[in-house]
Amino acid sequence: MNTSDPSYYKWTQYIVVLLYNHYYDLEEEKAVSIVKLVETFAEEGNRNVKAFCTQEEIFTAEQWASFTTQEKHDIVMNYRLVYKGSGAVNWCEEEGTVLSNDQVKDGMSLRTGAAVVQRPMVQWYLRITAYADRLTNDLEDLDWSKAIKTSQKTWIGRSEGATVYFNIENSDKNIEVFTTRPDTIFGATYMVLAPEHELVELLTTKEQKDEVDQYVAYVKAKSEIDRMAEKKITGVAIGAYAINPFTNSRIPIWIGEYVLKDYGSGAIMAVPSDDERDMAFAEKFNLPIIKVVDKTDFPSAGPHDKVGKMINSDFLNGMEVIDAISLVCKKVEEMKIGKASVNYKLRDSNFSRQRYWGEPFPIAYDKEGLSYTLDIDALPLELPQTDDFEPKGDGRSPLSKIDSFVNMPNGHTRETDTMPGVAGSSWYYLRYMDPNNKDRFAGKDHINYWQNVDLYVGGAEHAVAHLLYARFWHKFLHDINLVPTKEPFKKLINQGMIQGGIEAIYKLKEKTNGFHHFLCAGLVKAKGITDATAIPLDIKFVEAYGSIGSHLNMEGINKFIAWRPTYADAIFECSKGIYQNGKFTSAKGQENSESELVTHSEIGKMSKSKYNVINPDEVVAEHGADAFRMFEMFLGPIEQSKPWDPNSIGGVSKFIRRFWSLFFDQDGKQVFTEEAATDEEFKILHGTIKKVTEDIERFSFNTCVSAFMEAVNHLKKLPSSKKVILEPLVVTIAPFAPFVSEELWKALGNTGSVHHASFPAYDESYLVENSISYPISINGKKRALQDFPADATKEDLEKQVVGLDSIQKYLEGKNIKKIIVVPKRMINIVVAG
RNA sequence: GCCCUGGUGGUGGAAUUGGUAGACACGCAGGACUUAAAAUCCUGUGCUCUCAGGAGCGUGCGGGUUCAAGUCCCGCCCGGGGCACCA
Repeated sequence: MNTSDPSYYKWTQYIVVLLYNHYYDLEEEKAVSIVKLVETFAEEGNRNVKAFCTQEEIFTAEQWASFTTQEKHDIVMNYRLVYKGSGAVNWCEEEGTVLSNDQVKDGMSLRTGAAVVQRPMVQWYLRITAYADRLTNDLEDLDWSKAIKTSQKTWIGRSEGATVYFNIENSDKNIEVFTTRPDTIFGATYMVLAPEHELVELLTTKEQKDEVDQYVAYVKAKSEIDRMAEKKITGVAIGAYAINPFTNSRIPIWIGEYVLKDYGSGAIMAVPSDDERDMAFAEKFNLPIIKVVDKTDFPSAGPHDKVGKMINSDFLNGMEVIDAISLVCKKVEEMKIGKASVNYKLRDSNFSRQRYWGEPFPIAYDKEGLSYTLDIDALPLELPQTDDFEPKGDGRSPLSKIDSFVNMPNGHTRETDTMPGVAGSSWYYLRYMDPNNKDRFAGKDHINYWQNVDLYVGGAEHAVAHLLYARFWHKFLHDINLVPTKEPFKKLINQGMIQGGIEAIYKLKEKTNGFHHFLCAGLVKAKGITDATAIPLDIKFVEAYGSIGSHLNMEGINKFIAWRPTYADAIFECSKGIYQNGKFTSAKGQENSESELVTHSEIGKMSKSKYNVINPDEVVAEHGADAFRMFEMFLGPIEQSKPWDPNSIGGVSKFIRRFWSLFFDQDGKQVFTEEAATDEEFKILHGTIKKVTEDIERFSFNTCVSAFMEAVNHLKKLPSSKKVILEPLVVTIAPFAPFVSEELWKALGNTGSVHHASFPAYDESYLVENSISYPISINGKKRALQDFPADATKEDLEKQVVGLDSIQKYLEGKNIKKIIVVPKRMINIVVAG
């Protein structure tokens, strides 16, 4: 199955059509058809519609009827689960294209080093925020690691509080704020808007205009990342005043970069007494601070802990914080200046890409430019053939250059954005249930039979992306009765990452004499250069990879240049000299030396973007697929990350050869016999089956492998090997070493596949011990080891143990206070004196 | 800063319910076979001391509970990952 195959993405497009044609109904708490919504609009307007949407204006049925087609289209777009909206993207002018966040670092493209700026762009979005509550609440019932659950929870970031509108002096406008602490409203002594807030321009007074313009320009010039990283306290008053609705006092309105335009309403009521950021701001700009919560009873509580008694707050005085919050919410609603509300950190997700490789949107535009979805019969809408995969340069995708694709016979035009990778990956597990179905994304019977995924193994890097989108899509499909389950993945295991060494070279941010300038890691450190960016490169170019001295020689630099032609004439400087345009100029005292550009090395994930992937094919070619597979399991617990260490794969390789040697000698002669097995042999076999059965259940594959090693070591010590032992052992080992076990299965005379043989059950009766070796401790310190019959009673053991020679010497002159016997485990003698 | 993890020999790791710490492997040392090498096999290998029998210490650090703690409790330290001015 391939998500980029039209027979698959037909159904991805189909689901997108469904998303486009549904909205989220907050009363029914599920997705409902847009057709129903439009009917309601025609009957009674949107007054009674409780939907998750960005439509704010209320209209009546009469108004709806009077709207133009375009107006109706725009209003409905505010409800759709897939909708068109505007947002900022990373724009690289030089490349004429949009870049993803991980292709950008320090405001420049990692591929070409060109500048990247934020630029608004109209794109498609998924209204995932509609499902925020359910995505949070339903985490409860999932058998997922706590780490993933908490990271989804914090990513969604639900917080409860209140929306309050503040009137503005001499203006009919008001400012909407969101606060989790409505109780502290008596302490709200000023307001802060995000510098990008739409009211800033309108409200700024003449006197403040210059200062405000300057500040807004300063903020715009900073990238989002810099703005967050610096955490500087900056801001400027805009000259206007708001009225605190509870104290009726005039409070100044400021703008400041610490208020984010995308969270809440992009404006806050600042309560310096109970928020560190507001406090820091107030102190810096000398704004009034009124203490409103008395926390003397809670000395260890921080400003955000909702404990304490209200003070300086009129009718709230003396109340507990929690009660004050609900009372203020009630009061605010009575006064019609706001309401209790919920906010999320989660944003709707950008669903557009301006790239060739992706599913085309099943969406077209009519002659008026209104969007509509294609009929299911018109799907799949296939990606058109082309040789030109470069983006158009104006920010549009390469598809926009293909007239035959863009222009439809009826004069309509097609959407030219493509979908991101998460589109196809959000539902593929459903297709696995019925991969060849031509009429449906998966047959109803199949889905009802398989339900959802019992065990999903995947990397933790998908914690908040893939795993959240898939849950969202699944819930949507559940809402419209296409899947019976609420969640896609019942149990989740995060396998650790096999890490690799990452090699990078430093590049100065500023060009030198117009040339890109690369520096040796040693020089960067020695000179204390901070104005350089580490650019990851292919580990194949690097000499002494994985060691401290990893570096690029001239050949390596040439390979690097061939790989990144932008840097063909760049300067490569190391302590030995300078390499440029194929010429090496050695530094003073370094004559006859060669370039040795030391690279920056660290351990990190293996990733295409870090160019440090170890090719499994090469490992398989050298050691075989079984050894590779078992080695990965043997490295350690599945959930743990560990660096790729090729040294110990030999141990697993050796084990497989030893296992083989139980069947055939070095000349390929069969060595196993049809003889009956001894109790000892059965004990080894059944002990191994038991251990492996139990360890598979708890996903402890590394200990399974060591159980096999122990079994083989043990069997090798015995004089002969028996078919009756080997046969079940081969089946047990088959999931771990599928190829070798298949061959040995055939060698034992079987005809079918070992992978169809049923997994052996173990027989406890072979595992019964006649005698048990007891460790004997004196005061908790192990002093001796002694065999006792397995059926010895507590009393027998207590009596016998004190008579042992090996124990006697420790007891001389001491009083035995107590003897603790844990049957089949250990004996501890407590003495005193 | 907040959240989640983890810390055990030279190394990767094992110890599932409080009950023999270091299974299994790598590495290292020694030996067998071999003209030699590879491969294979055997022995040893936590640290320190040692009269060679053993003794002491030992699971990041400091306390505690217990006959008994890698495991439970309290307080710290360090590494890895995620989120990060979220009002």
